[in-house]
Amino acid sequence: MDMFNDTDSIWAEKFRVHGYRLTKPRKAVLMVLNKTSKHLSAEDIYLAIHRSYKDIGFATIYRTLDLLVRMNLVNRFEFGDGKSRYELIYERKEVPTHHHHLICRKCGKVIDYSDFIEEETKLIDKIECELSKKYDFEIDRHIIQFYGLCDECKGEE
Amino acid sequence: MDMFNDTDSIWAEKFRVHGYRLTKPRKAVLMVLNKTSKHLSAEDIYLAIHRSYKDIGFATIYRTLDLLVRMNLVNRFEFGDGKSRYELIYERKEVPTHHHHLICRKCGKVIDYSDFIEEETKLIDKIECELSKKYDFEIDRHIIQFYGLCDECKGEE
DNA sequence: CTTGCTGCAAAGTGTTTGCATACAT
DNA sequence: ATGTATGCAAACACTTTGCAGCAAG
Repeated sequence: MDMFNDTDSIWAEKFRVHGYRLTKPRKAVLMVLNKTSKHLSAEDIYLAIHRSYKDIGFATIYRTLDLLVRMNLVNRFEFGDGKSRYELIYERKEVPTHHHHLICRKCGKVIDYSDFIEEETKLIDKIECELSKKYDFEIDRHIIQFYGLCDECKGEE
Repeated sequence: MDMFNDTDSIWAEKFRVHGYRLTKPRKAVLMVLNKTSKHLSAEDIYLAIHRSYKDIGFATIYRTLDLLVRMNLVNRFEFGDGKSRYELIYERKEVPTHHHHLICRKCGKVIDYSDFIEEETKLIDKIECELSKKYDFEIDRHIIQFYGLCDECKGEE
């Protein structure tokens, strides 16, 4: 059962370079993240894998996610509900890769947006460049999040 | 012992308007947050208060912080180490209020910066305005965080 | 007075760790 | 072969909750 094809060689290669092993659970985590554009929690991922792979354990999910984050294949987000969320960085999906988040502080709903990314990128690039010089900091990612009330929660305040 | 003066009437007023009581523990939390420009965790705040107020309890700290966040007096941040951090929004301090964060993904160090805030504000305002229309979302705050490696951790990678 | 707030302790929740076993290379 | 990765269960760390007593308005 080879769930991986041509595109996966990117991942396979990354693993080889780092000296890590591309195991069944790790493939499964990548598959799940690759199949969705949602912000999955460790539990979401566990449940998705568990359907077809009963032996998967939570510890492996967490260890794999940490690894993927360290390898810069996955982004970790905190939306304020106590659990971390994960998103693939290099994706094969047809949705825009770079986006940011609108988070409802009442119901926790998260909306992805990728409007204004171009203008934003220009400014962020400049800021990134200057900040890394000023603070001698090697920046490799950024997050922008807007907090507020979504359409449904707005009225009830 | 009245730890509060003229400026505190702003807080007192806010509490009165909402119908909340300005109690000793709540004053203490505000005092601690007001005295520093650091990003304090619930435990930091507990310890600071505990020095002079032995009866303070963790539950109260957490409940107070939740309240202050809901009242928009305090911002809650997650820097990825599992604990929430808190910062006063309306401060009397001499440091710039609006700032963002550089977070070292290795040692967890957090650097505040307030460079480029003007240009940034212009763009963010515009984005905020358009997004709130497009997604029917009432935005009341945003966070921008850069992740990477600080000067000390850069070499070791 | 009255109702909201507090402190305590216990319970929850998400995440991490130790260790023997299994497996990728 | 050999050293890494896994699964399990127990341990952790942070946060939340229930409740009887306390205190702010």
